[in-house]
Amino acid sequence: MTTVDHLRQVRLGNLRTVLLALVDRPGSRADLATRTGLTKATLSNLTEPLLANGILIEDAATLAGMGRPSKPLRFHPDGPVAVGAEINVSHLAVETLGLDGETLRRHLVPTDIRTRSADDVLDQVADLVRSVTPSRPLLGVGLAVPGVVQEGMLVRAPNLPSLVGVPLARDLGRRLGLDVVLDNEANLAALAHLWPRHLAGEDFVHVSADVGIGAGVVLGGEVYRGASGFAGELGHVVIERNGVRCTCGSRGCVERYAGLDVILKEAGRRHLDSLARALDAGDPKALSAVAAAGEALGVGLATLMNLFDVPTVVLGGSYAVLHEHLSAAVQSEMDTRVLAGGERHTRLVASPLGEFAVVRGAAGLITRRAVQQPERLVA
Amino acid sequence: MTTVDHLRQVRLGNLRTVLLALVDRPGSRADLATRTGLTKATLSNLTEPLLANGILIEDAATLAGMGRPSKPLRFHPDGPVAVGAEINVSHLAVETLGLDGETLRRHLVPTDIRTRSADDVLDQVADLVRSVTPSRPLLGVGLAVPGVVQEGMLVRAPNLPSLVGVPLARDLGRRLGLDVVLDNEANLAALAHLWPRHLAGEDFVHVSADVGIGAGVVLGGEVYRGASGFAGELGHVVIERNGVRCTCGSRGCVERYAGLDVILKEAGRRHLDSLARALDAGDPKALSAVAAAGEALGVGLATLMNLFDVPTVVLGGSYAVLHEHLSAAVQSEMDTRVLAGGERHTRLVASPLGEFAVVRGAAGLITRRAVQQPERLVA
DNA sequence: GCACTAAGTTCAAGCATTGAACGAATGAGG
DNA sequence: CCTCATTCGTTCAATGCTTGAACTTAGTGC
Repeated sequence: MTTVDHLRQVRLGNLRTVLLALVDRPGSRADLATRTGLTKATLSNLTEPLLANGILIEDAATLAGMGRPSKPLRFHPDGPVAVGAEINVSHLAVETLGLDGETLRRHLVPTDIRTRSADDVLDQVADLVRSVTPSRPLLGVGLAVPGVVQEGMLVRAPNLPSLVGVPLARDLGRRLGLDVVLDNEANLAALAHLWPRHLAGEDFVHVSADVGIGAGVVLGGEVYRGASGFAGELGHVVIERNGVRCTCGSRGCVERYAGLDVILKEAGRRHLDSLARALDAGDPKALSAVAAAGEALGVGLATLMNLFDVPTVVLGGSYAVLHEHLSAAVQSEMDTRVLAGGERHTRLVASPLGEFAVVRGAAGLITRRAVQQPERLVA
Repeated sequence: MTTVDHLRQVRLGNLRTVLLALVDRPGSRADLATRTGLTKATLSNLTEPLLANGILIEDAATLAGMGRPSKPLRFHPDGPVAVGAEINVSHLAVETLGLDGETLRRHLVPTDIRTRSADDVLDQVADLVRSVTPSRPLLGVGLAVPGVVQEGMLVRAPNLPSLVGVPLARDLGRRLGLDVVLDNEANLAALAHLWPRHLAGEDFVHVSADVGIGAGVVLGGEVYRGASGFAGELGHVVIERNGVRCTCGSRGCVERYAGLDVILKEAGRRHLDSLARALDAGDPKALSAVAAAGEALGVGLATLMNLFDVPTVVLGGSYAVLHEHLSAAVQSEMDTRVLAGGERHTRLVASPLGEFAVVRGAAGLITRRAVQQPERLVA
């Protein structure tokens, strides 16, 4: 690596800093200079190719106050976008996201994936992606799946066996002629809380439940994936070593006490909506089922906190819907069991992103990469 | 940050690379150039101030083979060293470590710390540090304590209440006129397996038991500490949510089933040595006590592996001594409960470092910092 | 119109690595 | 003893991005 290469790295790093500042909000060169700590000269230099390439656009001068008016820069309204797609057990979803973090279009289609072939599903996903793609350059597609991902393939997915072993990223990429990145839905739901707007502000764990329970752990501003993509498997944290047998072969996994299927069964309900209504109506069976799940989840989360020591837990997915009736039990278990809890309370918050958190994270995977590796944008 | 500053950073980065190569083994400028990927010219340039400052020394030319003989460079035998110190419940220990990773002197003094004042203990630690310091520049002192550390202070230490809240790093630093860095013994034991020689080769968890159970988690070549230093509290991972009450306020913590005190009590022994002898003699009570602890530890470790997804577990401290009679139960629980286990087995190894692992890590904290931030060595 | 203010642009200076050329130190072969 | 081959280590011009100061541009206020 020559010195010249190092200097190019410096330039790319500064480019990233500037783009991150612009994701935060638009601003003139002078404004960006003060926000990034770079000089006005550097900002003129760095933004020039971004304007030439149609990534940024210069707004009309703003006539506010004394001195020469500033011309704010922002992401070009016809600039590149990313699409996120989600394949889940009972639905498909897609969303288009601009570099500025604005959602353009989104779409959710209920369908039972388990009865369909991989090819069939991918055809429909490709159609859905096309249907939400505006006539703007497409950076790539992020694809979310419920299971463990390794090298663009689903290697473990108890609820979607027909997709395991199929090179989903490659196959969808061929259909669309685009770069497709595959990742786990728990990781992507966590990413959606981190990018483009950091909703938690620091390290956090995002927990959600569908059929299984998945945790996306964010450490140092990055989703932590572990050595082989199995990190954050909160569903199989043991809370009773001689407890209920689990499909994974273990016993007493959190999932067997706090999984959505278990909650629904205990509450005598078929769907989340119906459960939510029963809770609001004060149905005792529903309330106790949710409270019991909260206790089990709290024990598992306490263990997680004692190992990861992150300050915040974000309840997402179904847990976000139930959080009003779930949080008390979770918080209570955590308060008694988390060591760090004594000094400064562990923050427990509900996700503000609705059912589109996962697709949003999937699209964010792509826009984030574009901003963090800006060489693709300038070249 | 000016471009000149950036280039200085590049230089420091390269200096670090060169020093890391030299920690691995000595080598001539040409050899180091090929090993680091830098050019001979750069190596001459980088090593010149290190030789001038007495950090490195040039050996006599080696007359091997054709061509101009090379003059190997290595760490100066009178160059700077670091001292590691450990304050534990029943002993004090110190060790001197050179930048090359060679242990120079070590010393262990059994003593019951609980009956003594912090000042008294620190006086003795200072004396011990002086007793193992050779007449060479001293980079600093790493100090290991059994408990949670924040900002140079022990904030939680159930077994050493008299030291909690005392600014140990500052007070020992004043006594010695040196920079003192305080850290948790579990973290430092893990560090000893990572620096100066990486004994595991990749990410790993180091687990050891004294009164409590501590895990040092190494992710990406760094000890993971968490937001407030509480990370890796394996001892308080829950394995039976309605189990035995723990001093921490929770129930069913691993520590209550696999702590050394529990093992000794169940085996009817007073000391680790006596237990080890009983195990070798085939004492059934001792064997079953250790196997039971192994089961509980295995459940806790399985949970840890499902959250962190690291490929290797290193059993250290007392567990290393017991590992022959402990590993089978641990491995068995992990095999049934770790998700990633199916594909590639989780490696379970015993630490090759004996009772000096913690002090070695404490000293390594200092030598490692010196190598990774070489500006202190050149200035 | 003129002074004032702030935005944006121009330009020489500064530095660590590189690669090629060079000097140094030895072994092999005659 | 001399020369050639070989390898080690050193010298030196070229390179490119940010900086800060000076400068230009484009407004406001009186």
